[in-house]
Amino acid sequence: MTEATRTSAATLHDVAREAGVSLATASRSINGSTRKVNEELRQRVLLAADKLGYVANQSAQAIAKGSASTVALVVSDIADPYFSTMASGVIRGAEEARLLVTMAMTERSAERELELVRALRGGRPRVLVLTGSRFAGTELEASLVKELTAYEETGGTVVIVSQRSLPFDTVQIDNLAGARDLARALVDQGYRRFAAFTGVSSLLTSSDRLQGFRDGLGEFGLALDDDRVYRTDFTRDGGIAAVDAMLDDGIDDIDCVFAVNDVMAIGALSRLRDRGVSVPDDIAIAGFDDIDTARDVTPALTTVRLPLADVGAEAIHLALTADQRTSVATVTIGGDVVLRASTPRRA
Amino acid sequence: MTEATRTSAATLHDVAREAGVSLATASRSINGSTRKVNEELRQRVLLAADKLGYVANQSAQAIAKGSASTVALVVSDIADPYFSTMASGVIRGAEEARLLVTMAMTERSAERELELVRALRGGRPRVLVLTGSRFAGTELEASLVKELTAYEETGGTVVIVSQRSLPFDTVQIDNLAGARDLARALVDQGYRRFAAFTGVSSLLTSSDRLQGFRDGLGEFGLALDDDRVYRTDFTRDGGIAAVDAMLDDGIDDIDCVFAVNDVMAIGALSRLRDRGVSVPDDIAIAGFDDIDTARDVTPALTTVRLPLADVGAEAIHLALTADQRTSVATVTIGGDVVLRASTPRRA
DNA sequence: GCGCGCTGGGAAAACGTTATCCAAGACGCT
DNA sequence: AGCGTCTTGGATAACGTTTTCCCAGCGCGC
Repeated sequence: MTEATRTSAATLHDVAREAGVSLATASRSINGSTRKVNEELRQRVLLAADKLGYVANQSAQAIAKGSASTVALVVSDIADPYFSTMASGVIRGAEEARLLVTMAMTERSAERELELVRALRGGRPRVLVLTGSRFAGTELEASLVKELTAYEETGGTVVIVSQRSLPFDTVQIDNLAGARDLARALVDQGYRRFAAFTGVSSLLTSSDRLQGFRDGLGEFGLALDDDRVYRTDFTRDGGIAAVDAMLDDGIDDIDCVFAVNDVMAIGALSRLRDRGVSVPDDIAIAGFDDIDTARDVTPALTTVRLPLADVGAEAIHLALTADQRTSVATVTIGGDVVLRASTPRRA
Repeated sequence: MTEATRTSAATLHDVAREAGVSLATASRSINGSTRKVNEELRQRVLLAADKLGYVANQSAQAIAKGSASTVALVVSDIADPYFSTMASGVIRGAEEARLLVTMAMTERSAERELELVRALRGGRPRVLVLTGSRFAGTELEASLVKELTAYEETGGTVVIVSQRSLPFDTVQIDNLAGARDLARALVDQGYRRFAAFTGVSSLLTSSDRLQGFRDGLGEFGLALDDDRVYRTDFTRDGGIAAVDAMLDDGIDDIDCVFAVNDVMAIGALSRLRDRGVSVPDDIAIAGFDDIDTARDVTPALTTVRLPLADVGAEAIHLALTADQRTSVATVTIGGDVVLRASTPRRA
């Protein structure tokens, strides 16, 4: 841009020369090290750096040190509040450890996820956080695990959010318990006949929540009819599609819908209104996650509150304490049922 | 994790040795170059790379090439849908150019913004995208501009989103026209007496929208009383605080509120409901941005639709075509008024 | 049959750091 | 005085790539 002189950035060399010291001393002064350096020299170096507008080249540092001061983060879709809230926690956590975050989006494709892990590996990040993984049980699982294992063998730490039984550090969201508690609460509110909106089965988040919900109903001798489980996308549009499918089947025998996440629930809410079905008079609805929007829609959405930002921060914390352990760790984070107007007590 | 053998990652050297060729040939085969390489050798190299699970070290490439294949993105808060939607566009745009995105959050602090730009500069990114900047008119402006200029002199490209009159490429959101159009539309709907919720004045996005709104009202001989401009945070909580302040003043002389962005409007909506004020019966409300949630709240929010993901993608596109120009460029993206139930036609 | 341009492989020099040595001086002890 | 032992600055060798040379082989025109 502009036809300005394209000089190259000041290097540590320049700083050292300017300050009249050696490269080593300059490096030690600026980045600190175990070695002490004479205070006067140090000041000279700092001054020179400031004067030249020197900023250390992170790539060079990374290559000299063997790994970058970086966290790689994989999300399905950063525009989805579930991931953006989690990402904000990851970024905050990384920042505390003076790590920068590089982010990639899978757009909800397992193939893409594999590609991205490979690509991100190239950055030699200290930590690799995987969220929204959807390879479980697919034929890609082996390749992904191989890739991740190879990465860890080179000194990095993998943290997976909400995907159990993989030999990596895991921040487990207690989807089973959360959904079970929600089912209990809904039954307690007087609901008996349920439908569910869910995503593809390779998404453990989705299938776990469904399972937990079934477990909860089971405690009361209730069941979720397979015909009443609508399997669509894990998105707002998925919720819309599910409503359409459900209305085709009729809702006379349904008094409450469980959508496995809030964005689906909110899409459903909107679609139900458009199609003239009143929530909660004609049918109640509950979601999962407690994204910000959940309390802003009308009726406000009953859901399971998840501290998503904390989940992100915890992922980083877990990774950064990995070297103090000898085996993988799992942190489980639970959610709390939040009853709101979308599921009032039933007469 | 696990006490596995911590080997170091396969290097190009290893690949070359495995394939029985020189380093140069291996590099040329894998990364392509202007030079041709014998097809058989090339296959050997590719095979070896695959066998060893080789992934090029990006830091090494960056340092050899002089700059990283990276886009640095600064946002105020990734959990805010305004930024997360824009970020998704940036990531998508970057991806098309095979660039990875590293992201940092200012948490809405101008000081932090300056620090982050410095830090990000260290990564020698090809492009530096600044969104949500709030240094305009502050004493930090000069330092920031200096930093950015220095960055561009080393070959990078700065793109600023929605901050005019700075000597860098800019994706301008036409906040003035959008707000003016909104004002016209609201007057056309029958509203006459307005209040506004806005952010701090160093946020141009905020002050421009207010100004545009004023301009629009002016065309009808209407004005926005200074006492009725509530200056709070650019967030959901800001909207809540503004409602409280406004209600203290009374709303008998107000028939419509303009919140300079949707998240404030939605916070306000929620607070108004809590305080027993009916929207739109007692007071109408309009926002700006058209974030996803705007259509999901009740009443659905009148707003100005901005193609935020496109804005992000355009920022990258602009940066990547910078070398074909000799001077800075500005792309202006406009918004369309979307009338919804929060501002019905007034009797 | 001989120079000459072209092709494509390999050696080696960057790139900007950090870390490992080495040397020289200061200091304490006998 | 002689001799270890610290301390601290400076050379220099990594780190993993790309890229610039150099050079050998080969086809080709005269």
